[in-house]
Amino acid sequence: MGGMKALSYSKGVIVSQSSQQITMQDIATQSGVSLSTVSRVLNGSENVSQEKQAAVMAAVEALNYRPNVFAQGLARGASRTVGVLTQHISAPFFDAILDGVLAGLRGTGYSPLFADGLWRADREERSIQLLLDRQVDGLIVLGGATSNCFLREIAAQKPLVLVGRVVPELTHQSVLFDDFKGAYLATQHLIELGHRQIVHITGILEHEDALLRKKGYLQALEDAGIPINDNLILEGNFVEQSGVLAVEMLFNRGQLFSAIFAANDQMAYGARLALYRRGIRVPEDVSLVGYDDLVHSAYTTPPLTTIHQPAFQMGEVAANTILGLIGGEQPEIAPFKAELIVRNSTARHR
Amino acid sequence: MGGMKALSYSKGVIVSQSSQQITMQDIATQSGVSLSTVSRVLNGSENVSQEKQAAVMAAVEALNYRPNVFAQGLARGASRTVGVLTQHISAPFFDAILDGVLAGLRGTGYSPLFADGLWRADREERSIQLLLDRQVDGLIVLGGATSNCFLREIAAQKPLVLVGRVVPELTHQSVLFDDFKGAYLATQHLIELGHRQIVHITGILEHEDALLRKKGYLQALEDAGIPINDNLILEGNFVEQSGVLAVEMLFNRGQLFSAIFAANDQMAYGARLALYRRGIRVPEDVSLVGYDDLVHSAYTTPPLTTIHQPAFQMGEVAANTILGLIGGEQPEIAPFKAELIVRNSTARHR
DNA sequence: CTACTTCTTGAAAGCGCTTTCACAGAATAA
DNA sequence: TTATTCTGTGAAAGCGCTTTCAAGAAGTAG
Repeated sequence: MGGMKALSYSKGVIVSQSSQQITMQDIATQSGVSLSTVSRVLNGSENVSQEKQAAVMAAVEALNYRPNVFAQGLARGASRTVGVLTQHISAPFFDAILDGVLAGLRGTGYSPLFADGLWRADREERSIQLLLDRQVDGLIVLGGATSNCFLREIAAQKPLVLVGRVVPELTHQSVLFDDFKGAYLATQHLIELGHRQIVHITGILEHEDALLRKKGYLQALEDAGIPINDNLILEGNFVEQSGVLAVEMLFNRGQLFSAIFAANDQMAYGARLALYRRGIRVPEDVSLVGYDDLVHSAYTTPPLTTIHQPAFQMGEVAANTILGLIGGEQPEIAPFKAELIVRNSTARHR
Repeated sequence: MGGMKALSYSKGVIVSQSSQQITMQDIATQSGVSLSTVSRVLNGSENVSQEKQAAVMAAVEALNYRPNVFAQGLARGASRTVGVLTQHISAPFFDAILDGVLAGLRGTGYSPLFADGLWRADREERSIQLLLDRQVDGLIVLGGATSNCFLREIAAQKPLVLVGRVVPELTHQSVLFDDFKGAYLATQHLIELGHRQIVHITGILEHEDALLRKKGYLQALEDAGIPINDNLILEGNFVEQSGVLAVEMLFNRGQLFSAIFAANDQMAYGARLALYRRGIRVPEDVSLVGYDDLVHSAYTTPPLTTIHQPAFQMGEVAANTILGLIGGEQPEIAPFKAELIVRNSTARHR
C-alpha cells in the first residue's frame, strides 16, 4: 500500500505530486512494521533489527518521506529552530554576523528564524515575541534597543545569546566587541601620524557601542595629552548621510581639522563624499578612519583605514553558543578583539 | 483554575515564568466554556454569544495565552509562513528586495522563513526543500541557479513567486527586471557622451541577468553603429574583486578605453579601485557606470552613475503577490522598469 | 530446567489545536 | 399548536509524530 500517492522524479529530488503528504503511517504499512518502529529507526533512538531498519529506510527512500515538522515539534515540544533577531535585514555589519550565524547553524539540524527590530524597542519586543511564539528553542539577539530587564526575563526562560550588547547579568552568554579598545586604536593611529585636530563623528549616543567608541576616542586623546575640543565631536546616526552632514557642519563653522574618526564605515563614506565635494583630498589633506571594516571599505577611493571586527566568526560563535546552551552546556565565550586595518585613507599630518 | 501558572508582568508584555505553556484548555476552564468555544472566539469562525466571547477574551488576556503554532499548523494544515529563498544573506541588492518582502509581509499574519542558495543549484534546491519541509504556504525565490524544470515542479504544488528570474511558463508570477533595457540605457548614456571604446565587465554569464545586460550593451553599440570589440568585454563574477581584475587585465594587454560599464555596482567599485591605483581619474580620464544603484553608490568618489531598480518595491510586490496566490487569486504583476541615474562618474569623452 | 534479564516490537496515550457532528433550545413558519 | 429551521455549544475525532508501557522472544544465570 502507499503506492497510490503519485510521485515524480527530478534531478534526484523527488516531489510528491498530490498535495497529500506522505506520513509515517504510509511508510509503516509499506514496510510492514509498526508506526513506532518507523519512528525508532528514523530517530535512531532505540534498537531495531537490521532487516526492519533496512525495510523502513527503503520505504522512506521509495516514497520520499519527509517528516512533518509541525507534528514533530508538537510531539517533541522542541522545534529545532533558533530565533535570530537582527536590526535591519540590510544593515551591512549585522549581515556579516548573520552570515556567520547561518554558517554555524548549517548542518546541525537547526534552522534559523529571522526577525528584525529596526533598533526600536517596541518592534524588537514584538519580533522577539513572534519568535517565541514560533517555539524557537533558543534566541540570538544582535544589538538592539530593548531594555536589559526584558532580555533578562527572556534569558530566564529560553537559551539566549546576545551579540554586541552588554547586559550586566548576561555577559557570560554575550559575544562582545571591544568598542572602547577599537576606538582607542583608531584615534591613537591618527595621533601617531601627527594629527592633533581629530574630529569624531559619533554614532547614536543612546547605543552602548557608540558611547564606548566615543569613550575610546576621548581616552586616546587624553593619554596623548591632547585637550578635548567639543567642537570636533559631532553626533551622527550611523548612516552615510550623517557623515556628510557632520563634515558640512564643520566647514560651515569654519572649524579646522586634519583627521576624522567616524564611529562606523558608513558615516566615513559620507564624510568622504563631503570632502570630495569640497575638493579636499584624502589622505593628503585630511585623514579618515572608519569602524567595522565592511567589505566595501577595501574598495573605496582611497581604501579606508578602519577597525576590523571578525563579524563572521562572531556569528559562528553565537550559533555554536546557542546550540551549546540548548544542549544544556555552560557557555564559554572567548572575547573578540578589535584590530586596526591600515589602508590608504590615513597619512602623516603635514 | 488555571491560576496556578506563575506569571510575571514587564512593560506590558507578560511572560510565563514556568516553562509550562498555557493552552487553550487552560483558558477554557478559566472562562468556563468548552475548548471548541475558545477556538471559535479566537478564530472568529462562528457565532458565539457576547458573554462567552468576553469571558474568553478576558481569560486570554489574564493568562497571556499564546497559541502554539505547531499545533495550529498541524491541525490546519497551513503554517501562515512564506518561505523566502535569497542567494546570500549579505548580498546588497538582494537584501534591498528582502527588505521589501519583509515590509510587504508585516502585519499580514504571515511570517517569512529565510534560506539561502549561494547561487548554487544544489544548495538552492536543498534550501527550497528545507523551506517546503517547514510547511511554508508559499515560496518567494530570488534569482538563483536552479533549473527551470525544478521551479516548474515547485510551482505545480505550491504558490510560487519568482523575482528576477525568467522561467518561460511562470512569467505571470514573476517580478522581473528589465535587464536588457537597463544595460542598453547605460551603454547609450556613454555613447551619447562621445565614448567609443566602451568596456563591459559582465556578470557570471550562466546567469540570465548577466546575459541580458550583455545583450543590452551589444545592442546599444550596434544601434549606434559602433563595431563590437571582443577585447573590451571581460567576464566578471559580480563581486568587487572581479572588477579590479578586469581593469588590471585591460592594462596588462595595453588595451585602450575611455569608459566602463560594469554589470553591477560592486564590480564597478572594483574597477574604480583599479583605476585609482593606476592614478587614472574618474570621470576625467575614464567614465564608469554600474548597475543596481546600491545605497552605497551615492557615496562613492565620485558618486556612481548607475541603473536603478526599485528593489524595495519589487520585494513588496513579491510579498503581495504570494499572499494573493495563497489566497487563490490570479497574480497580476506590473513590470518594473530600469532607470538611469546619472551621477558624477561619467563625463563627456575628451 | 526454571528464574531472571535483556531485546525487539506494537499498541496506545498524548502534544495543542481545528473542525465536524450532534444536540439542545430558541426562533420562525405553517 | 406542531413542524421546521436556526443558533450556540460541547464532545469527540483527528492532524502526524514521539514516547511510554507492556508483552513476547530470546538470552543468561543458577
